[in-house]
Amino acid sequence: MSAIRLLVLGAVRQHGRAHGYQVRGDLEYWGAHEWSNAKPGSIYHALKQMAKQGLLREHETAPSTAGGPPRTEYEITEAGTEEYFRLLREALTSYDQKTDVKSAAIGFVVDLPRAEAVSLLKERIHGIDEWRSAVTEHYVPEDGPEQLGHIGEIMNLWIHTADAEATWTRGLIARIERGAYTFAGEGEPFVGILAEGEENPYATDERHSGDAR
Amino acid sequence: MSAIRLLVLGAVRQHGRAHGYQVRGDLEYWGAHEWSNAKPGSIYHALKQMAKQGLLREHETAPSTAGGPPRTEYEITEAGTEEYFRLLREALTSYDQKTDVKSAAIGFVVDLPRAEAVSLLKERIHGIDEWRSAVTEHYVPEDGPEQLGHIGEIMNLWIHTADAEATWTRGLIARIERGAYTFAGEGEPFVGILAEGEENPYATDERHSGDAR
DNA sequence: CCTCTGCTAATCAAACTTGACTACTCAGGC
DNA sequence: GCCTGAGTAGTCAAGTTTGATTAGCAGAGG
Repeated sequence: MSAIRLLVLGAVRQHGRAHGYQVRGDLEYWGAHEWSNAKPGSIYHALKQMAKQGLLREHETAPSTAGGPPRTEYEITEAGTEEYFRLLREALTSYDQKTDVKSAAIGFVVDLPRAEAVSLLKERIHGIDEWRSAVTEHYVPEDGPEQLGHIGEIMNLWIHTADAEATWTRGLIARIERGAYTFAGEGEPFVGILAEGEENPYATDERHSGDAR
Repeated sequence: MSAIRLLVLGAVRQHGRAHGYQVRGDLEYWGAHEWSNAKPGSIYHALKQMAKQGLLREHETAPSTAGGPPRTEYEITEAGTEEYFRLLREALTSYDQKTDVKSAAIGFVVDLPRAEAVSLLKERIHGIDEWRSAVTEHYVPEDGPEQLGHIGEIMNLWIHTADAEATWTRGLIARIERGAYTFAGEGEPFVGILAEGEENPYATDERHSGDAR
């Protein structure tokens, strides 16, 4: 699974109603074009495709207010919202070492209730552990790792990466449990840029108040 | 860049001459179908495409020895070899957090001379360092990281991942410098599975003798 | 001796991704 | 008044990826 659907659904949902260029700008603001395949072509394709599949509702709109061709606006449907949360939960839960999906999921994690976020992340840890022991047990041949030669370095890399990610995930869980960030149902959601006078988001036991961009 | 071209070129090169099914089997043996897009369709497509581009030479061959449709054999050309080493060097040098390309590159690293491998990996470390400071300096707004809210966690993840990779890369460099594995021009290359009685490949100062699979 | 299963080897349509390109408008300079 | 450059909004062809499907032959079992 690529990250594009999650990103586009999430962006449209945050706006309530958005046209392609808006989504594109949003994702650029996120830096998503650098760490995922959220390039213009893919974004427009995803919008059309998901509209065809009933995840988005299409609104033909006036020939644009400020130059350029007429634009189409999109709105997320019931089915789209379901799909969005399905993708989000899956991205948070499953360990598949795709950086783009993972990053996108973190960007949207606050759309879930705090308790669920924690529990999904714990499931993720569990998945990493399982994957780790599957690799060490199954991929190391009975006769010891020396059978593998330099190929063993690939496994070594995987294990190293998995361990690093587990560590990071544990840290994130701890920060969330200590009250960092604003989750679903906890007041003004955080979108984009915060107002002045906020605490370090990595510090413990704090609260954010956001302002809609 | 996806890993498929590097994988396919490398596999064909190791065989001297190979048909698609053989390449497919090789990559499956590597586990590449699990950590990259080396699925049948992509492999056959890559073979045809690279043949069209002159990186591979196509040989129409007899209707197969053991069932199935007639098969086409491929052989790497001069241009293909150049492209192979270009891809390999690039994959080793540049930090782009694509696990598949990186894994593939490690699998083929011994096709380079030992000294070059070390120097490319050092360049990689350098790239990671640069990327790291670009992120910390450029992506943290002037007014401090608290501006970012939970979005800061994405950066946090990146930094964490980059650090883990730098650590792993330094370890690999150290092992190679201590004499691990058999590199280009150092005798029988390692391919696939080793003969009995070998040392731990992670141990220092040892030598492998391989046997062609 | 006939059918079923599994292996060999590959193809194909549908979906997705990429990078280049189109087309339109407005503000400001000449 | 007209031209240029920057920004807006999106399309398109070429290439890539995916998952399903095709098709031939061998050996096992009935």
